[in-house]
Amino acid sequence: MINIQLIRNRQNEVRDAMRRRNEDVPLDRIAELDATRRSTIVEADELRARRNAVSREIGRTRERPQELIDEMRQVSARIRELEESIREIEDEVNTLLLGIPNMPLADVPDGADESANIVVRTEGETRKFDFEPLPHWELGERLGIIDFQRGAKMAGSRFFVLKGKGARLQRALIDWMLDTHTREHGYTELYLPNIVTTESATANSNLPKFSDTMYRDDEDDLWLLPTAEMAITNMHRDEILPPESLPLRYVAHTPCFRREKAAAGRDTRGIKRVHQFEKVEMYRFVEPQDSDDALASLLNEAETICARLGIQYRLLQLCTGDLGFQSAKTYDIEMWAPGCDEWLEVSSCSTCTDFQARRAAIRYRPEQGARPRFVHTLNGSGLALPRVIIAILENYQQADGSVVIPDALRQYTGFDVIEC
RNA sequence: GGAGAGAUGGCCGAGCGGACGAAGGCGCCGGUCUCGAAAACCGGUAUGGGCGCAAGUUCAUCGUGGGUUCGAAUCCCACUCUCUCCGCCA
Repeated sequence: MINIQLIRNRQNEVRDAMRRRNEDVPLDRIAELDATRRSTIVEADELRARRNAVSREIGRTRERPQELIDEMRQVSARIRELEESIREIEDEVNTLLLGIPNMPLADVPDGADESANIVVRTEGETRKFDFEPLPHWELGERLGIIDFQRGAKMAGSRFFVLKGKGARLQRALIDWMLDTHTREHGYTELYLPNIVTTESATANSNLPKFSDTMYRDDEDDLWLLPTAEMAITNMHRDEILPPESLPLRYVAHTPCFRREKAAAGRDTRGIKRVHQFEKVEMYRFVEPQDSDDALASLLNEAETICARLGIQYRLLQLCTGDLGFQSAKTYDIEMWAPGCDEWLEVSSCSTCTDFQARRAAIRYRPEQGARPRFVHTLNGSGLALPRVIIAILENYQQADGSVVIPDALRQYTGFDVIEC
């Protein structure tokens, strides 16, 4: 959530930031409501102060002056009215505020959509083949490790089954990534609820705006995670973290569920865009002055995984128009997939500044006795599984259709090659 | 799913409807004492909103939301969560 004081005091900056994002937001309406809210509060507070004083006085003396009691009855009724209208105003302000995305940081390039994203650099060599490399859906079916038909039979389109060494490869990747982040990068592993409350989803910013992208349980009003981020943000919701407790680093493997309605008809083949996939997610809670460095090192940790797999990847900085709702700055990592002949997004690393912290009321105390401040939150995939599997299959395929397992993974898979 | 108990400040814990957020204890911070430390003693120690340049002032908050009342942590209703026992169960 954006700080309403920015709208109150630096509205032009906000307006400018929203223009860069291509967002049309009702700043005037919010400012107007905010002013009304404040003057109503003044009136209500004055009446309450009077009521408190009179009631105290009535309590002190033993008399029960009827005129005063009658007057206070009126005052209380008026206070109730004012409270009601304050509540209505705050509801509306809140609704509007919840629909405003985060402000992009100054160094985020302007641009209307993904075509304006910037390729920061490309790492590793493009693998050369002396045969025509196959797309993973063909490799997967031939090798008997990906079963699209039966996935669809069970759950409909965009679901799949991994079988045998395919399933094992996925499990190996998850273990290896978690081990790397916990042992080498200082993260604490979490096992999380995969379904969370409306409140949690709102704190992360998935609600109210993106309800149609998620699966939900109507009966209990719960939402399936589209990403572990949605749960982890709530680890410290409504908390004031004591001095010295930051930074906090968490990593978790969870399934991710996405309805992908907006992408209907796109990427229908293979496992690039599916309704359920596994992901290892890194997350940090940091002090505001540390968030830039934290983003850089988060990115570095995600890159480490790519590099050790020996697969060519590139780093993209997202332009303002392509930023996620809660993000102030985002880098994507894409792996090259020679079979389907495209770059695949395997990670997205973002700083959300104090945007989620404000929604979730996550604060920290800089030092003993100091006033609480909002933390900064950052998240990054490390990495998203099915696309890494695609990249491995397509990059490590051989002329005979078999697939070699990257060195880094072999002690986790227990085999060196997947063959027919 | 059934029966019962409970939810108060960082923690423990008290609170006949009127003693400003709330006794007391612990913890924490500052001070006195000491060569230093401990003990002892003294003082301080919530969060958010409004107004104010500020000092400050005012309002709200005792699980959440309503209600009764001049006045509610205290009474009433609903909900949520926790704990205990029973049942079921990976």
